[in-house]
Amino acid sequence: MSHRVTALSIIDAIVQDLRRRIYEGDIAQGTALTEAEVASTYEVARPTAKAAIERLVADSLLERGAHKTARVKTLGADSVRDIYFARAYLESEVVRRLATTKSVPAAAVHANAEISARISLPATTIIGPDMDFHTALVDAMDNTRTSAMYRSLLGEVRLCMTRVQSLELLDSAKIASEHATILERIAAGDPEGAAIALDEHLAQARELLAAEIEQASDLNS
Amino acid sequence: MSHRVTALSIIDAIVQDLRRRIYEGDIAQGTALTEAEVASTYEVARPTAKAAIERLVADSLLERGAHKTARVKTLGADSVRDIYFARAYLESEVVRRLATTKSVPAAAVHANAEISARISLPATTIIGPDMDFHTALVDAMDNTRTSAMYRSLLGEVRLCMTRVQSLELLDSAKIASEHATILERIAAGDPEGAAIALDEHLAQARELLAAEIEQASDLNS
DNA sequence: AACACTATGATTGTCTAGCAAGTACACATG
DNA sequence: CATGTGTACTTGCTAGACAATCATAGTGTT
Repeated sequence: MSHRVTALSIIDAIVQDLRRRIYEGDIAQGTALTEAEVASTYEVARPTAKAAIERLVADSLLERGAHKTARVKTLGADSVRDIYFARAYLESEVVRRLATTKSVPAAAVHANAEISARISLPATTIIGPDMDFHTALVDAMDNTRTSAMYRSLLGEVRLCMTRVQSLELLDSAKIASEHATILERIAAGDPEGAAIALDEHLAQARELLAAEIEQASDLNS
Repeated sequence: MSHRVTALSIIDAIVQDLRRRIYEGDIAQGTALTEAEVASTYEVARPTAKAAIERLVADSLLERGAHKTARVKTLGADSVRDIYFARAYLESEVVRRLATTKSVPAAAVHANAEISARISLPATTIIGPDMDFHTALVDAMDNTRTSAMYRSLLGEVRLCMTRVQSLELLDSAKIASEHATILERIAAGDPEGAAIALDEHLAQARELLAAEIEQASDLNS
């Protein structure tokens, strides 16, 4: 256990809280966030709020044009596909390389056990462990930049999730078994097989999410 | 040709100029950049300079801790390896997928022709076309997020380049032929072969650069 | 009634000014 | 030599202000 104390700057604290609220759906997608508004809710000066907003824009959680109010990014079906393809490119190469050295990340095994343990619980409870599983794979490469890139992708994935209410389209048992397959092929030293298993796993999630979002946006039109 | 006029914000303009100067080695690595200094050189207020610096920190061209002066990031040999491994993960998957559809990006062919045309010129003149070649491969996937991630990596690669003075370690002819091999294997529909060729190509560049930088830092100690 | 133009309000971009808090480095002290 | 202290420099944040820009509603014209 590390005992490091983190002295958050005010801006950092605001960024963290806004991020959390966006992820939790507390601030809905498409919501406008003016600088003055943020400043008053957190009781800080406008430049401080501005800095926080700009950082979230850099994280691509918010978007805004020049002189226009920042809005929480709304992810369409095409964005979801873009994100998931990017994930697939990164992760399939990762599992390929892990398979060539037959190194199964312990953290991934643990995360998948967590998923199996929650099969009878509501589907939303496996979102965390699911992300942990995939993060563990990428982090096992021990490459700072790859991990950082992947984390920024996962941020957007989390944003997708909040848009999908009926998360019952997630079949916990199926996900756990697909993960297990990937790990087995890594252990077996089968790069191609592992990459294919991962690709199919992500492809299914991708199309489920994309379809769900397309349907949701049809209702609003 | 696009005739788009770019209404740059002041901050954007400063960011652009600072980035250019850093890439060109005009501002050496390790140089301290105080907010007041930047503000006075560009004749803007300190908050404006601050914002520019913060954006470059987000781009990881500068680094700074709380209450400490921002410095131009100095890339050590280990960072270079980290960057090049990340490149390899991304790009080898890219060429694999391109090979499965046998789609050879025209822009990549063009960029490599440019390299061949400059074999007799100084080695530094191929840096641009070389980056264009690799960018063309990634962009051919038509995935915004992957392209964005790759571009941020290339920014750091460019930073490495400025550290390596004796760029004569680049053999233009060899690079052009390695690129050609990659393209051939893509055209032949040989994913594994293309990925291997690319991996070796980047591995060589990686070790040349890393060795050069290790040597340079030994001299300074 | 439909359309173009204008005027108003809201919002952002940038500035000035300044205080508080933290860091770094030289200096003095034990 | 190690430890404290102090001063100068730098950053974090605030307050308030003004111009430029965008959105919207209202006005006038056809």
